[in-house]
Amino acid sequence: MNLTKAWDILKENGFKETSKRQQILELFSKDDRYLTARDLLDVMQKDYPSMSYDTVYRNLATFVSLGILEETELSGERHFRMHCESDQHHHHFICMDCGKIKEIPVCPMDMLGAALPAYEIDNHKFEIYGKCPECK
Amino acid sequence: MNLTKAWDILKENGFKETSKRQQILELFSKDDRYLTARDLLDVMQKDYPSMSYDTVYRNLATFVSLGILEETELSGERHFRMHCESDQHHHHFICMDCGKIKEIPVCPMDMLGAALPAYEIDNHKFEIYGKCPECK
DNA sequence: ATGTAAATCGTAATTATTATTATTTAGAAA
DNA sequence: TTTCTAAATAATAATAATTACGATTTACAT
Repeated sequence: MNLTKAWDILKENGFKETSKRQQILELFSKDDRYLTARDLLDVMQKDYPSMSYDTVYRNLATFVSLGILEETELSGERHFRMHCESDQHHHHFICMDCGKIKEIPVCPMDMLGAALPAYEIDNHKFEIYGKCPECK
Repeated sequence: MNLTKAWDILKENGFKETSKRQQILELFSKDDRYLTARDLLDVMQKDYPSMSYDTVYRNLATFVSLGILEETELSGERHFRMHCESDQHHHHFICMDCGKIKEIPVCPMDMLGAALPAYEIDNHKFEIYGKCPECK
């Protein structure tokens, strides 16, 4: 997901092009790892002191709902990162040190297709946690 | 996990047998689904009005660290339930209506054994969410 | 029975998140 | 370009989950 693509999505959905959104998206573009709302706010407020909680949380929610960002829960906190490019369904290895991810093309649901016939399956989560080669 | 087993573990680790622990464990034994700390506190305070936040959260943390309870994050909230009996590693289908679970004996890590040689794998999570036959 | 560390209670503090209101701004329309 | 209006934002307050603290009580070893 690059900036142009993100703005296309925002425009398609009638959202305005604001400097704060630009700043947030630029940060996520440059720094492709999982960040908490607090991480984001701390970094942003260095360069742009007037950035409020409301703006951060509201835009994070907007971006997630539009598929620009993806969200997961790590160590009890919500984390966000740019949604990856690849179209195919996949999962993630997540480095618990630096937050970087590696795509895992395998999906375990493929192997349990009809294993739960009486159940309604709405969603699933498969994540692998550890240390990436750089942090190991 | 039954009450006797839970108490064995607590005793082995030098924890005292208190009435509050008994009350909490009995509730989880009877009601084998995922509950939030708040759910627990609300139910407990009906029968035992003097049950403080501190006691609930402290014991939940203790029980999780000893493997008596297991914990997961559902809809943005921490949930707890009795750790299941079965010794073999497994995963869960979780009903998002009633919180009941179904064991999934398959583990996706089996199929990615050596797929990430340069990475240190510390943990993983695989959960399936939806509605159980009763709630569907 | 007694002593002591652990556990609990009642409450306060902390932290993440959401909500509110006044003000500002992007983008459309005149 | 100027003006208008809904959307976005800032500043702050409110809410909710969780953790922390000091005083008191309790389990259990001696």
